[in-house]
Amino acid sequence: MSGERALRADAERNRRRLLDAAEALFRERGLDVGVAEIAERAGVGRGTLFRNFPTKQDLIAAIVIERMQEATEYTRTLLDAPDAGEALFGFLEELVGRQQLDRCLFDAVADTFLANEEIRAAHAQIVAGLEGLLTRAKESGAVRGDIGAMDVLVLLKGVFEAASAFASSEPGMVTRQLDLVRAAISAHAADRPLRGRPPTLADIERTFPRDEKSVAQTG
Amino acid sequence: MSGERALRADAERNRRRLLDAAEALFRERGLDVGVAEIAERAGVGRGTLFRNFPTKQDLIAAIVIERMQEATEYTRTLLDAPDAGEALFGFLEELVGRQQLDRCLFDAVADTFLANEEIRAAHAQIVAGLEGLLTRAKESGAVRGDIGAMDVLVLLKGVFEAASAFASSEPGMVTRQLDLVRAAISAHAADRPLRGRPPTLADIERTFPRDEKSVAQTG
Amino acid sequence: MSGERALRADAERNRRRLLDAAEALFRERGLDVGVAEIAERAGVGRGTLFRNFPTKQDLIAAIVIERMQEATEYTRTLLDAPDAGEALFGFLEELVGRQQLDRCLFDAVADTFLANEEIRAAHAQIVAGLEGLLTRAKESGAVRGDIGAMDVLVLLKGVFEAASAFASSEPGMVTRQLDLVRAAISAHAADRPLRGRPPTLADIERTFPRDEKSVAQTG
Amino acid sequence: MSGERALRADAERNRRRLLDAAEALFRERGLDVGVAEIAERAGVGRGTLFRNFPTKQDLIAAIVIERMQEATEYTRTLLDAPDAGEALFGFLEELVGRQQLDRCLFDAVADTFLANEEIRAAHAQIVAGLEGLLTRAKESGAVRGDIGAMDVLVLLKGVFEAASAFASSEPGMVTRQLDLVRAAISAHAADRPLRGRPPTLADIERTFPRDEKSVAQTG
DNA sequence: GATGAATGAGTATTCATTCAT
DNA sequence: GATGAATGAATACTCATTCAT
Repeated sequence: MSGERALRADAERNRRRLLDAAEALFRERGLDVGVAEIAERAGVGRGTLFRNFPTKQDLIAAIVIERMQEATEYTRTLLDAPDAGEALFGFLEELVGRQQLDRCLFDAVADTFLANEEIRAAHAQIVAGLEGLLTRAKESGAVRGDIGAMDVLVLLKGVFEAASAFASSEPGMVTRQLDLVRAAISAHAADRPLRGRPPTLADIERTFPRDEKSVAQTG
Repeated sequence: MSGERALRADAERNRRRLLDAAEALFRERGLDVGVAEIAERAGVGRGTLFRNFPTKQDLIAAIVIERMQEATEYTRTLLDAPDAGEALFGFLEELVGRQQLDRCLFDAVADTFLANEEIRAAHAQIVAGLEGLLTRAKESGAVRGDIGAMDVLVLLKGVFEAASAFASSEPGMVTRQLDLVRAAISAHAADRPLRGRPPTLADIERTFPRDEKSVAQTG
Repeated sequence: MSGERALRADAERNRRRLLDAAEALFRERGLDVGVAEIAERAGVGRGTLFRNFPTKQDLIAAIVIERMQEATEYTRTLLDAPDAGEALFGFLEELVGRQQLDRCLFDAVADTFLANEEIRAAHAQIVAGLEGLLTRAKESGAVRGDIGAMDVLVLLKGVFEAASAFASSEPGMVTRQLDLVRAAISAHAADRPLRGRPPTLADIERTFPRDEKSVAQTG
Repeated sequence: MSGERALRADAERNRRRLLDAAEALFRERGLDVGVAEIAERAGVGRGTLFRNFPTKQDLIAAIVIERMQEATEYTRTLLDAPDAGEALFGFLEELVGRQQLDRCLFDAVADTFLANEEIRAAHAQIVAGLEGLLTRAKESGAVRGDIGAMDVLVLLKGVFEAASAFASSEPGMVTRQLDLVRAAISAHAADRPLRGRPPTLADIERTFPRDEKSVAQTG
């Protein structure tokens, strides 16, 4: 038993190293970095990567899911915050501050979305969490009423995508972009209503239709 | 002589076909489409593609520059518009409407920026053009004063990045995102000033330092 | 046009070289030889192999089909032979003498059969050709009546499989095995009839069911 | 001591399980099944497999040798049979009936022959046993005199190789092939003598020359 | 002794680029 | 000038074997 735990510890350490190495390299140079380099950076053999993540896509998905789950958990800690508006804006800042959701990972979501039921689930949770923050912020009058969680997420995704390239050399730019997001969704911006209706999670999921395999594996 | 001109015309036609084929394919399936397919779609041999664009990157750069120049020209036609605010917002809508600047081309800019002096030049022009529209819009009171052209460009890039995935399945989302951009930069959003100072073109260019080769080729 | 023919000639030469190199290596060391070595032996680049045969299986199939077609053609030249029995036995000797059908290629047939409609067709033709020789040999009284083409083919396959290993070191063994085949199917061996009924082509094809893809491709 | 014996029993059980699992998998899907799956099917760890059989080839060789020894023992039980001809033919039928020697194992022999002195020994024994049956069958007038044990073995190998593919879907084919073998070696087929001389065990062994390692290990 | 995690050489295939025709 | 055949470096993945626990 202790033997099993010891072994597990080693394996877990390698898994962690692989996730960290991959995330760092993806962030630095995009999703095209080779698995060989990831394994090298993690200090493990190529086969170990494969043992932990049978496919490069699985590795990417694992990272994305981790980041999403962290974001979801963070929304939970904010549900009881006294100022609902600040909770929402703080959430967005935090995401940026931690650089938890960077460009290439968002790309990955698009690529992997349809093939991975786990990502759909993690995504649905993060949407639900944001929805909670948003509802309270609307009630408190901090945020315009005609906006949905998907609106914010897409806007956020855009900011990250656009700003991530400058994150290291021009950190101030990210802050300004966040301020712009805040201005966009603030209540006092509502004098000019948004066209259309807030997109729903279903709208997004419809864009990435499930494929047979994925459904078969999961359901 | 007429023979030479005829040849030139032929060559020009091939160049045009290649640019069109490449742009269409890039838009449809991303920058990973192979040169073979591009040449085939253009109806020319692979060698011809290479003769016109010594590198795939050169082909991408050529497309990006064309799109940028069109955008720059469009800014010129709007400088005399009666309503400076509407001119600016109309410019943004137009860019989206024409889908002239889609996600993968923005990606391309990031990848190619440092290696291509022509792109830097085209980029500087588009920034200058937007600056012009922006200045007039600020003077007319439509747009907040603490915002710069780069702020808008990054925001815009974000909208494109985020929305491009949904452009076909959820066209309404793009419209809403544009409305959010408008809300963000409108004058009445200025009661909460943006942190930091507007990033300049120099800030952006510093992010992608010139490399020796590029300088050597151009200068 | 002459240019096209010249190019074709080069390409054809490479295709020939690849087929020859592959066949030689397969014969020497089995189907597990790497494509890299095949390309090297053929004196072409790895990509050229791929251009001609998009898949290793395609290369194998091409060789198998060539050998089969040669065998089929040979049956045609023997249909007018004066002595039907000698025509049949001569056919078998010839196959062996030319070493046209060796162990690994028979293996290949089994592996590739279900995925390749062309092989099925070539196989059907060779069966038909042998059937012709066999019918005449039966009528002439040289061969027992209770035997079918598939019986002979399976027997032959066995001889090749078994003897191929010794083909170079013990060529006499192949000859003896052929004599044993002759003894087995000769008319005077018929005093003890074979159990069961002659297997038909359909029996064999039922063993390797067509798969959807293959059917779809061929129509 | 009893502890040591208990361990031995455990080890023996694992060895047995591995041999059985490997044989079953080899029979089902050929020699390319991975050691991982073999270990799993045997219910032991991968390291245990390796402890028992330092090499995959060693595992294969062990199976082949077992099968060969069983066949050798079977020849011994038949030496006293009243009808020498039926004893010989019964031996062949029995081999087929038990499916003891299937295609992939014969392949293995060829691959492993030169590297394994034990296989050479087991092979020599089976040849000797068959030689015994054959001699008696010749004396009894059931079998032609110009045939040797190697002739029969090669013929048999061929039948197995050829028929094994159809063993499940067309069991009758194997029976017919056996009948053909019987016809080939029966005395009444001897009116047309075989060319050449019966190959000897030495002929076969010369085909697979000992290599240095094997000699060093054994002698 | 047993385990299964780690290893890394090896595989088929892809694709931007070159070059003979 | 145009063509498309040839190239070979690069990639994700496999699997027999080793070794820490």
